[in-house]
Amino acid sequence: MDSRYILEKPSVETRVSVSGADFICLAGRSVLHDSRVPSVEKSGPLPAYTNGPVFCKPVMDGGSATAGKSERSSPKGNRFSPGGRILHDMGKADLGDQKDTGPTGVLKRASPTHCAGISRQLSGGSMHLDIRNPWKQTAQGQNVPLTEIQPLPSTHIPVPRNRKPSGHADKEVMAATVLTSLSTSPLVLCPSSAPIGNFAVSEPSSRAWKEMLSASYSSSTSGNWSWDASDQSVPSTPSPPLTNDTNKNFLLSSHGDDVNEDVTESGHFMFEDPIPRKRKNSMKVMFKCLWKNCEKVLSTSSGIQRHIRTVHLGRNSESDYSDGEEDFYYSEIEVNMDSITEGLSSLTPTSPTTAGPPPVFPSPLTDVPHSEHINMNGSQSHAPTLLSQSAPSTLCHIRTDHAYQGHVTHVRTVSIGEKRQPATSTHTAVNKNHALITPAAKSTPGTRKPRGEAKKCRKVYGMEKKDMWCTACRWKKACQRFTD
DNA sequence: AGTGCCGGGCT
DNA sequence: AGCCCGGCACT
Repeated sequence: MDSRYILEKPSVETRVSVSGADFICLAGRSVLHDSRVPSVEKSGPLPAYTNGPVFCKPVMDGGSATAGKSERSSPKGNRFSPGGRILHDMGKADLGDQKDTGPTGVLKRASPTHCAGISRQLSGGSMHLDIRNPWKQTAQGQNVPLTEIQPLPSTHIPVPRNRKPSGHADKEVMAATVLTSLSTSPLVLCPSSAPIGNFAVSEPSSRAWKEMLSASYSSSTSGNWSWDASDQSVPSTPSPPLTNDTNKNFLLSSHGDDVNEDVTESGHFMFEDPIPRKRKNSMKVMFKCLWKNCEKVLSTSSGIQRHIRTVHLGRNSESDYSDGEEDFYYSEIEVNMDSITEGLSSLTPTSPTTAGPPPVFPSPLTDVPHSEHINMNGSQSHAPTLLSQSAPSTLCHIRTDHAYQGHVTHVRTVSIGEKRQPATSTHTAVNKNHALITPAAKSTPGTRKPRGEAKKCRKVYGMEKKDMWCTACRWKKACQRFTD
């Protein structure tokens, strides 16, 4: 098949052969701006970035590129059924002998939902959030704005009854995650320049995949750090990092086992690849719930699936059973950790070298006034982007309010107008750093940091409600609740 | 004048 | 470490 760049061919359909099943990836025309985006089939490493949405649709082995069309015009008119049905059917047909086919999740990863998130964008320093789900279309093939799509009741979504539940699904998810990660880290993939289409059946590669998958899977069973725009909560986060290392710290310190998963993943890649590298732009794949009015974003697919399963589908949260239906309700998004970090770094003026993540991420993910640091491509205007919506007036962060009290951490959810603070432990460290830095600043009089514009506790609560002030304000220290 | 918070002292 | 406050910078 043609391995030209998408730019050269508006409707590039890239067939990826995995375990005997073919996947056709369609590159959206609207995003055909980056000639750096090679088709997946191109021999050699996967593209580090696929600029713009890449729509993937699974087709049966031997199926034609037009399969998608016929699928979409499914007489059932279920806008989800085409891709999903085919996908699942394929899963049954082709995944019968999973031990030989390698990571079955790879196949699943190629599901439309996932592929939608493969899109990446290289806009400098900007966070890319592409929550487009190409499969959310009407039976007539018309695109429908996500916001207009009412998630169908689970009972309306045809799901193969004999799907293998729980663990298996998670494996698939993990495999999908790995695939996504690989697509992000080109060098990690096929160091031997094995054609993508063959790597699934290549013995060494297959084994490596299995190992990675098993390890990744075993390390990610629960605890997904997340922030949920819908409930206005944001994970508590450590101080913002300035370096990638700090980014990692950010993740580690703020996301517990989720972090482990992330670390595990990257760790595998690190081991697999002798050449140290960092993800360009420090892009991190997140999973966004597409359920209407739900902006839940999780770091792992299993997490988002669990979220959807328990919150939206009303299934038993205790059960890991998954019929894959959740796949339809979330998509991947790319989060530029660097951007987040940048935004976060400004969170704590006195901690220029502290660590933190996203959100990013995170945690250090967001600082309300600094949301502009994170540009979400694709939804420039509204769209509750991860961070852009964290306006002071609507912000609700989990934070520690008494950093000055050291270990006496007291986490609480703060409402309206309160900014998220870094985790207490980290923050304490920050203060220490600040203490160390202060003397130097002292030597240069006149460098006193400008007063922040944010209202502080005094202004917000007034003297009469001094008991509501943050500890720092009460002690006439730099306000920790309304940071600049 | 009001506010933010550094620096330092006290417990 | 927690707490408090004088005093300065800034608005």
